[in-house]
Amino acid sequence: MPLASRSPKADKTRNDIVRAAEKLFAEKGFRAMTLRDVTRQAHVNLAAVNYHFGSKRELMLAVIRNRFEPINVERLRRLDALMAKHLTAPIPVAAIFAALFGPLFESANTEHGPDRALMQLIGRAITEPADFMRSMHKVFFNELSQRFMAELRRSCPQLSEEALQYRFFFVINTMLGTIIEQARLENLSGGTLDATDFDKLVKQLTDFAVAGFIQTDATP
Amino acid sequence: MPLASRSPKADKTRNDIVRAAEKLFAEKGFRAMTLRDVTRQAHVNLAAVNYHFGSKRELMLAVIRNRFEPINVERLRRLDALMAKHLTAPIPVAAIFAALFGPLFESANTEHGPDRALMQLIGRAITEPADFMRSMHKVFFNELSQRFMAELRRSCPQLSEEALQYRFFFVINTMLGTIIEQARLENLSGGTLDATDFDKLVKQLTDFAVAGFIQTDATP
DNA sequence: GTCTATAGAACGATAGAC
DNA sequence: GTCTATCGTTCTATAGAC
Repeated sequence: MPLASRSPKADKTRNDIVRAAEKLFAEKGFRAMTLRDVTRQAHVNLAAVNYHFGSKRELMLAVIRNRFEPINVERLRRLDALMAKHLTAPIPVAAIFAALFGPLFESANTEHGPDRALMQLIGRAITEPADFMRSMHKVFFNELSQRFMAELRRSCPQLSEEALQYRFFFVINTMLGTIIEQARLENLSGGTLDATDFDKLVKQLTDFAVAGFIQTDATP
Repeated sequence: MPLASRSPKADKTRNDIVRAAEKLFAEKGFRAMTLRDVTRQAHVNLAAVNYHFGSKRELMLAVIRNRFEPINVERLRRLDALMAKHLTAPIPVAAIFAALFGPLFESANTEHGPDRALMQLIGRAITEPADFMRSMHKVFFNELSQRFMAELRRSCPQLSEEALQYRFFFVINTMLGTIIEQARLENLSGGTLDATDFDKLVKQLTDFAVAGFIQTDATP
């Protein structure tokens, strides 16, 4: 593993490998993504993976970090912007959820159309059995959730701590489940709904999450 | 693959294999679950898998069918009971969701404590890349969702077809996400919430889903 | 930095004795 | 039905030429 590989050629090879690995991991999962697949798709030699990353595992960490980190940075940036805008006043719940959902779904909605690989990637990263991946996700997720829950606590003082925790848990699960199962939206609707319309999806998702989060009593 | 293996000895071997395969698949996923692992855990010979199931793939189908089928049968049984009870009157949305969530979470709540392997199994079955598993899940899921959506349509005539489909999609995703991520509930709450309290979890989940499903407008 | 070649291990599946 | 033994394949990782 090179400590300082900064030649343009090496960076291109590195990036090609990461991109190919992301695509194949999203499609197949960690075990089924073989280094032979990756190097064939990246048009590099099999040995290049171990030269640049040391192992399949280190390559996988690079893939995850490459995608998760920018999304979470942007989420916290938007939350900070909301706090700066509202000062000590409580932030609307819908705005907090928009900061949480937006960067994720926008990352999956490129100018070249929806990036299904990314949505699958994030979904798969959650369920992947390997311990090193689960612990990495925990690091990413814990910091983020504590920051968002603190703001939700301020915005919804009427909620008990228990209700707050359960409902934030459900909101996260709805978001994650929607990413994982997103491809099934068209299936479910018999083809009438457009799974690539991210703006509408996020709008509907936010409405759903807000209603579930702030509800005060059960209804018929 | 024996066409009629009904000896007690063979049944025990078969069941031991299915049980071991379920546990290992839940922990590791399809690719990482090796037949050597399975037969070692089941205390049977490696060749027994191919004798009883023909292939690793057929074994996996048996594992999934063994768990999914009873849960879905019970879901539809409860939905039928609700229809018989309410006749032509609309069924309360909360009751419909209880029929959808109940059998799943009850299956995971045995008398010997929570069956984390089952919850992981179902979560993993959803994200597993293998095509034969995705198509199997589709068969199970489509029939079920059409039945439940038909009743929700009757109970919520005020909802547009589009809203109905989006929201049912989110409800399913919340349920699935909650199963997959269930182990993280304690983590999220810093240990104050008890992830093994299924009654409370299902109650909270149902309230959340109902509120999100029937909401009429966005709120601050 | 990138290649060829290959070591070394693990896999699914099967043949054939009992 | 269950065993041992093994075939043929595929994998990660590495050694060494260029």
